[in-house]
Amino acid sequence: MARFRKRERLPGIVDVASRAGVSPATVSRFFSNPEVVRYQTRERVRKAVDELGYVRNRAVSSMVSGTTGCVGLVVPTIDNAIFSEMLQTFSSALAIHGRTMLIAAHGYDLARETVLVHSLSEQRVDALALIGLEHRQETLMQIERQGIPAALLWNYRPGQDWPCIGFDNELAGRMAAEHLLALGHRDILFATGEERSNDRAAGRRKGAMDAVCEAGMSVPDRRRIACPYDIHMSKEMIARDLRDGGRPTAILAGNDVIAQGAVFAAASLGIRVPDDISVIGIGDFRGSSAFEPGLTTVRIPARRIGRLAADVLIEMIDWPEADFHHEHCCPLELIVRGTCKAVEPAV
Amino acid sequence: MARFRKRERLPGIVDVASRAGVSPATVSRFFSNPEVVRYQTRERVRKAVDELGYVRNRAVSSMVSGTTGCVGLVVPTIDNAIFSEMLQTFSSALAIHGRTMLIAAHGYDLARETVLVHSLSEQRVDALALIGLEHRQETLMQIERQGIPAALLWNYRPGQDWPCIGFDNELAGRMAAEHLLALGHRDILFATGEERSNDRAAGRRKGAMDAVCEAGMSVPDRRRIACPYDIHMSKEMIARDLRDGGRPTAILAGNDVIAQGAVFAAASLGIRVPDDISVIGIGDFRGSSAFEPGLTTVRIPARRIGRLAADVLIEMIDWPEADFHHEHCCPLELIVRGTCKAVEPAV
DNA sequence: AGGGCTCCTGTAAACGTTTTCAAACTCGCT
DNA sequence: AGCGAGTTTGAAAACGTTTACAGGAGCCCT
Repeated sequence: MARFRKRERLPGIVDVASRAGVSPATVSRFFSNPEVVRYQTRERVRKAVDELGYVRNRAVSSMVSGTTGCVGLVVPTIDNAIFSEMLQTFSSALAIHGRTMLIAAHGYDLARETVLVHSLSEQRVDALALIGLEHRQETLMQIERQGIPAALLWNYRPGQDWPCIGFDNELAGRMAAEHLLALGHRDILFATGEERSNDRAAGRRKGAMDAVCEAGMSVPDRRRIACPYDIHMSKEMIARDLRDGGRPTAILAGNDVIAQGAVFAAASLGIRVPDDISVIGIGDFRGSSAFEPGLTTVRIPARRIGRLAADVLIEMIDWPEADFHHEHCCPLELIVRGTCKAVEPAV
Repeated sequence: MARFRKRERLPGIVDVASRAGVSPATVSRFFSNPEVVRYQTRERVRKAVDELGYVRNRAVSSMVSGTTGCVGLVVPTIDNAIFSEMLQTFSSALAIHGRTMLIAAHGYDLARETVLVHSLSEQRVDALALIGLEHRQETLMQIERQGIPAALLWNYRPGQDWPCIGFDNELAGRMAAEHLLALGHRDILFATGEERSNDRAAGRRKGAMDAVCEAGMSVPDRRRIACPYDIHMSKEMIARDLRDGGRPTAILAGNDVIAQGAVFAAASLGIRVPDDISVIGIGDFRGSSAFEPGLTTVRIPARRIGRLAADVLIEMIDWPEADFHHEHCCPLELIVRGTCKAVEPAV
């Protein structure tokens, strides 16, 4: 089926202009600044546009106006529940302002991130969002040199050089740990995320372990495992550990995916959650509440971050002069459901 | 912190040219066609590019070369496991060919899809992929009129007008149903997806019910519910049905998200899977195998579709003359795990 | 020495918009 | 009729690339 005839020249603004009997300038104004065009003229242009099926060429207009209407977002992965809620909100929020989202994933590889940022620069995105605070020097320099408004998402530390919209990952880890401690758990397995190219995972682990240490305990090495953010692999790793490494009373998971793996790992071994072992996650992803038993977790305000990020970037695009100091630390919330239980007092 | 100085003029190809002591044309060739430039000259240009931090402006080059290096993908949702594997593979496959993915989600609203396609047209994407076979006339005309190479993904029917890369959704439903029938189930609850703006969900339900009818049974209305693709809501709806609607021996879920909801619904009511009730899904999403018990499901070759789609589109971009007839029907596979069990012969 | 290659490079004309500036028009008022 | 203010429009100059074409350099061959 011959769908795509050799692309003939598409109608341009000049074609529309001559058909409507106006100048190209007027057609341009019709799109970018309609109020300034007289009603009658506007109607004539609208008609010509419809008849010709003219579609404005943003790629070109970017050349002279300097803006493409595209905002770039670089994430470690899309193939995962982790960022999907944020992605969706970010994208919708941009759409409201008439912008489109250009997305790229680097697979937790900051070297690859540099390449992606370069490629987004080539596309002349109007703004850029990255996940996490730590990036290669080169990446950040590239962005700065191009003068692209940018923000760092999903993590927060005060006093950053760059605008950042996120939450305190250390605190998230700490909150999870403190909940377990409050329930009387003393032997906790830390199944946190791999920390290479991932400052969020590192922060959460640190926060969690700090809390435990401050409570006067220490964490033996055998109670620390680094899991990939994959439910199947986490399950395997945790199941192996539970089988061979003695039985902790609780598992603190670096995120909900790992936590779900942990619950399944326990189930596969006939260990009951929460009766025999408690599990806490971080994230409160879509679906975590539906779990049976419901997953106790620390909620990350993903949608809020997505919307805020979009707003901040749009603001930075529209008022490039302004010198906002954007730093948003979104609040976390402990969501108590059914996977944690107070440890039985020794009889 | 003053991060973004009022965007000064970025170095252009002319700046690079004069610094390297060559003509702009040569710099352009350095990027698009390096082999044609003499080694020495190439080095001079490379040096100038490095020193100036020049970044090629694809938005502009698209004007004259007619290609932006962006491929658009329009999906119903990103906020969900459904498409994420496909997205990821699609995006990586494009990246290999030096293209970027422009993504937009319409939230299962085909009217909104039209708007998104228009906006992607404005960006002059080199190609476009849509999910499903059914779209508004307007959407398809828009694409055709612009001469944008496009493909329809995730569903397949022979003899389509448009290139399509997907699988037979009816068959998927049928396979699931036949598995349950083979296990002796006669009272099946059909918890399939909402069918508004979703030809995949409709196909699956049809396939499943056809299979049951062909086996000489009928499906009473009370054994059909339409679930949103949300684990929490599916769980609620199915739990309500299980509580009030009598107990079927099996649940056929329209996709794995619903299936997971079904398993949790059962668990919340103390109904054992698979002993008291069988559950089968469609999809085999990431994580379905880790479920406890492992989810029996019909595997959708998501990664294959993603990669294939990228390849097909790139081919269509690169050989616009060629008149391929792209139609890929990817094979499905029944994955038997632990959520289905033969019905006990009546004692 | 001259002709005919090949290989490399430069000139200049696109590409399709936006935007500045000034001109033309409208309208109300004197 | 003439003036001034305000509203609409058009002409033309950008914007930063790519590419068709042509020219020059180097080489081999007669």
